[in-house]
Amino acid sequence: MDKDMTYDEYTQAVKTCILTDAGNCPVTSLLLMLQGKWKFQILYELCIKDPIRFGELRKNITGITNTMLTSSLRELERDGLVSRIQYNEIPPHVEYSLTKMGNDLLPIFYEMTKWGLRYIE
Amino acid sequence: MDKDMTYDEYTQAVKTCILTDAGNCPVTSLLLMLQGKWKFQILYELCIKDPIRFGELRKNITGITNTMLTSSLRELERDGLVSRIQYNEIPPHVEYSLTKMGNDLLPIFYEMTKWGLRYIE
DNA sequence: TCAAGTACGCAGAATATTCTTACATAGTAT
DNA sequence: ATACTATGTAAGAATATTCTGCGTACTTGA
Repeated sequence: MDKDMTYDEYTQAVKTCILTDAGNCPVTSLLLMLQGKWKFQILYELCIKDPIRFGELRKNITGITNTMLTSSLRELERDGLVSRIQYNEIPPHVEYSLTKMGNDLLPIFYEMTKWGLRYIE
Repeated sequence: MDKDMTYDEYTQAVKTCILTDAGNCPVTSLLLMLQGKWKFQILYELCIKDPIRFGELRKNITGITNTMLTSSLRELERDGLVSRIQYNEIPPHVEYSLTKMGNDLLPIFYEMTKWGLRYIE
């Protein structure tokens, strides 16, 4: 069904769903959550390996600093996309994973990937 | 077909398509294009009315200034999402519309809307 | 005893983004 | 002459984001 939607139908669906009032627009809210230099890369790493540890994320995402990784993860956690489990073993460590909400972003990323492969480069 | 994809299949599709190399990742490139306080609102107005004039955009998007509207439109144009046609009549005016590339973002916005309606508020 | 690993936190500097305010242009109406 | 319209530009201030470098607390292994 989704597959067969025309652009007019998409336009109609988006128009009727989205509230122009910026504060309550679901798309704007989501874009805000994904804003920031490292957010998507973190979510991507979580798609590849879930759960994943702090140190592994830092190793895989070249260029990110402790500070930015910590604060990005905090924001993703606050927004409900990522969950954090702390293990008070020896040595202590922390595992991050996608919540249901975070996992449900996959269809969006999939559409973005299709678009990107078509138009980028 | 898309409709029946499982999350595992989505994950697989995203994993195999996206290049980890940040510079070439299509999703990262797209997210960069949509970054900025006003980008999505401008695209939204263009979904509702296409073509649309500069002054009308400014009127509909509460709070935006000339400077930000101009620079956002310039960036959207540079990125190939929006096109600009100047009419040298009296008084002169300018019309903006979505390019094919910009229009093809609709399925993404549609998925974002579905996600947003499910999880925001 | 000492370095190394884990998972951070913090303060200040640097950089990027956005906002404010004023001005430009060109014809038309008053 | 002056104001008005539409579509911008420019310069500097304010704000937000990111980076740099250092510190913490704990434990293991050499």
